[in-house]
Amino acid sequence: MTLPRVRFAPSPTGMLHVGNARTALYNWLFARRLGGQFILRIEDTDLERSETRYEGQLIEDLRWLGLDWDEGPGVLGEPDKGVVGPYRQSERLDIYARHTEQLLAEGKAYRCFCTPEELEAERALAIADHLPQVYSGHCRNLSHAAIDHNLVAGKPFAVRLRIGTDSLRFHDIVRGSVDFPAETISDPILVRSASSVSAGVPVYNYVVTVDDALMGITHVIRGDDHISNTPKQVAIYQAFGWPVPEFAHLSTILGSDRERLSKRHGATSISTFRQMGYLPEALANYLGLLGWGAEDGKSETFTLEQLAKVFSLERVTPSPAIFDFDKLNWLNRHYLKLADPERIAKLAERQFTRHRPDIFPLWASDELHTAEMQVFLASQDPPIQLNSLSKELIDQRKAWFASLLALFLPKVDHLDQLPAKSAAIFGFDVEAARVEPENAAVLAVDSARTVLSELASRVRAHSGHVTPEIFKLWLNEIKDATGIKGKELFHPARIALTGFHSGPEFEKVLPLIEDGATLGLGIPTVRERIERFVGV
RNA sequence: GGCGCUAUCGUCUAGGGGUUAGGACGUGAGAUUCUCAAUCUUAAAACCCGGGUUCGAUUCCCGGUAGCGCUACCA
Repeated sequence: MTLPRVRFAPSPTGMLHVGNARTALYNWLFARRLGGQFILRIEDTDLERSETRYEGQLIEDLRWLGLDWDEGPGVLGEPDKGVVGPYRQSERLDIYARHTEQLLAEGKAYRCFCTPEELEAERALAIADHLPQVYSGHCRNLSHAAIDHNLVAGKPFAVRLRIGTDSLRFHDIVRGSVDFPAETISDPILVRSASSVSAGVPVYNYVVTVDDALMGITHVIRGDDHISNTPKQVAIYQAFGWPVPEFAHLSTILGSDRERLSKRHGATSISTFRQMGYLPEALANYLGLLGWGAEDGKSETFTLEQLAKVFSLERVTPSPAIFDFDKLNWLNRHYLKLADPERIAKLAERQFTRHRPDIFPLWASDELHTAEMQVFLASQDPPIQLNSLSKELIDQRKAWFASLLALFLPKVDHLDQLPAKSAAIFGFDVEAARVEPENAAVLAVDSARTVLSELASRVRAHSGHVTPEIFKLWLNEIKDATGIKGKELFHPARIALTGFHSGPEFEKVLPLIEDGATLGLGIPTVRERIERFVGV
């Protein structure tokens, strides 16, 4: 048996969407599982909508997800890999033209001189009669004389495939046998007429078939919006006498309202998830699970490598799936825990730099030297300089940042939530803290007032630095002196210290604040916080 | 209008002619902690409807309904 060859064939008309990313992933997994080849082909025949900049983005997104391909366009400047190229449809126009000539010469295709108006009228009639919309076959058997006459007269024509009268059936790995009655399909257009904007450009259903056949694709794995196109494509394979591949149509990904997943449901493009601080392994795992289940019915966490060992198209679900952000978040938290802390630190630093450019960067890590980041830093007002710090200070800041992450990472679904979640350290805002309803409720209690005034008098009486040890000592003294303990003691104290009534333990937060304050990050000290809050 | 695809907890799914219909996310409760997060324990939660086949259907068949897709000289 020959090894399978599959392809992912996106059109570069926008960002890579999670639905397409899943299609790419399943193609890749199928090929890797069976030791076959995975090919990337760019479908840019829609010249009006295609943009080359999207091709680069596409390639970047696929690589970020962890996918690679054996044939197709390479990274910038690299030539295409593979020998059945070119891998951009816009570079294959002569190939299609040659095949059209062949079909015409063999009488398997013919010129159709019908005008759009005539066809529209036919269609209207069919709908009125509750009949399938099919082409009447008006130009199917024109005499040579009539054809020549039209040609000489310069009448524009499209090229249509002459198909048989049998019903068309194909096998789908996900859905079984799918068939279409003969009377519902008619001679499809292969090449657009000169009267259309894209004169002489072959249509999608035609080029995709020619490409798949010439590239030796054995399994066509794609979205289920192509099911209805498949019979036309099968007819084209048959006209050329090419072997018909296996098909596998993947169901649509829907939003929570069961509508097709779109921007209004939240993030949908791979690059957006990346920016939000999702890990590629989490997204790949989630997409792998969306429409596919492991054989044991239980396993859920897979690396790409693990998935590539167990994936099979037979276990792909045919029904549409709703994209569940909660489950993605769970997987992301899972991988955040497993990931190398240094890697997470770099990613987290980028998020802080984006959201808190007043404080970050803490150090000039390699991550911040990307072109994208440079543009961002330079665009800030005032522009941010990547300062050259002493190695000692950099190491101290790195260690401090690591302990910050240890404290706040368990609280986030994705990395871009980190700046907001760690506001206890970076965002000490007395007014906001007082006004926040739950805080206000805590502070309104008499015992809370007592705690704050006790704290205030101790700060006044103490002239030096308020170390974590001293602060904890104070809390104990206040407890002993007033009998206030538990949350009545801790909550007001925490508000005064961090602006939040709940959060990590004092044992962890206090050193973080004090150490951070000494690293030149503009973080107020324990003393400054209390003074500001109680108005000393 | 025509044609096609789909239908198990709220969601992703396992299963399959007789099962306590399994797992996960989410949700509720409890443990832990001053609190939040994390963690652990635990609970509630599903076979779209109607016929048929069968001793027996959630499972097989037919129909309905609903959702989605295609219905272009878009991709």
